[in-house]
Amino acid sequence: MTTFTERQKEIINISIKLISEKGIQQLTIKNIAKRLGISEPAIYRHFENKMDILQAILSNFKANNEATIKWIYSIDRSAIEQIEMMFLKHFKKFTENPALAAVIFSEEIFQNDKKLSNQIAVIMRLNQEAMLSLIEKGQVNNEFRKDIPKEQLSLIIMGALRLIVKKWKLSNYSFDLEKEGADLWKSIKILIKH
Amino acid sequence: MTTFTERQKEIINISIKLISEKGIQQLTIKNIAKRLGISEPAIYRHFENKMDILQAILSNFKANNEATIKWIYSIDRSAIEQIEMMFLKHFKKFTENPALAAVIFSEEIFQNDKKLSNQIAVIMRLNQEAMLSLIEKGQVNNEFRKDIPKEQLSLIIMGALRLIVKKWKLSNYSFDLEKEGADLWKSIKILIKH
DNA sequence: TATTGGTTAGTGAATATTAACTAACGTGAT
DNA sequence: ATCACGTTAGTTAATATTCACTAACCAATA
Repeated sequence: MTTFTERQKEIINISIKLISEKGIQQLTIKNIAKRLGISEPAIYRHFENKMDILQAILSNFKANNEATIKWIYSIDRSAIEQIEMMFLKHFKKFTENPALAAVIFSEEIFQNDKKLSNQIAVIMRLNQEAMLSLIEKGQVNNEFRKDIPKEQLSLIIMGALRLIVKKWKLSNYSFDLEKEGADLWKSIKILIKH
Repeated sequence: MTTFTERQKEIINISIKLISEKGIQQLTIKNIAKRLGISEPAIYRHFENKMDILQAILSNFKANNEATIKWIYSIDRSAIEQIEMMFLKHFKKFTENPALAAVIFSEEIFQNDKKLSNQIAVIMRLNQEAMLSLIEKGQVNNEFRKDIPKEQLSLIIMGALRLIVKKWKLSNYSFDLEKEGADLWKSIKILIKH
């Protein structure tokens, strides 16, 4: 697990913000430097090249993700409560850092480069597997209905999560994601419960 | 409603393909020209500038979308059958033109410019409204369960549709979208039926 | 005194776009 | 039938701008 200096973290966060605000096309060394109030070459004191910054964004995502998954597994609760915690934690994280919401579900941003898109694929697979195992647990425990395959339940749950976050972003964060997200989760719970 | 010349349609389709394959960053006049086997300046015989090409992609989407919505409304069937038709039509369209799938749900691509992102917002709203009115009809008719607000049902249905398409794309179109999509719809139907 | 993190001033390559020109074609008047 | 004239769709060459990145230098600090 890579650790980053304070400056590197600043660069990563500003990069995420830039992508979130204006898209990947506006993520330039110039714009990062301008936001930080330093010169362009100064950026290269902290990252070897631009690709390294994108890599850092992704490895940050990944570490964060893995930590969340581990934390959820570590808690001895019913599957339904575990998924709920995952949901709410996501909404909380996005509310604290809205820019994250715009980037984390936009896999296309990293399509440009093989290395990056492979990392995206890994992150997605980890999430998918975690969700599938939680759903399976729920089905075995008789918490969840069993007439629908876990793959499809996962698609439905994750799809709704993603879409509400995207709408929140497209609405310029104009509603309370934590509240609306919690309501959405209540409805999903009704649908998937046994 | 704008109509396009053959050459313009070629440019639009190639642009969609380029975005789909390599992301918006590789959508350059040079790349479009290369694919078409003509010179870069020749592109400007058909579109005033690059932005106009992106506009054309969106107005194409929009026209297509509106046509689909009208077609669905025109058919005198139950709400559930209408949504089903919408679902299946989407999957069919994407199977015929996979590149479309990569662009149509990637609103971030058009984030760069105010005009484009406004158009995206309009398209999303139209779709949303159509879906909501179909769901409302279904709830009034007692086809759908009424214990979940239509806004959330819409989120769940559209979210699942979007996510399966995205997965299909990220998997390099490696499964049969029409088949998997139809299966997914069957499951959703079970969940939302009264 | 060596390292860290910044600066200014540059590089070459890529970008969208424009300028100037041309070949091929269609049409209406002679 | 032929010529004059305009249009369409292309070309090559050049433009200004932006891009990621580098070299050389400087000041504070450990």
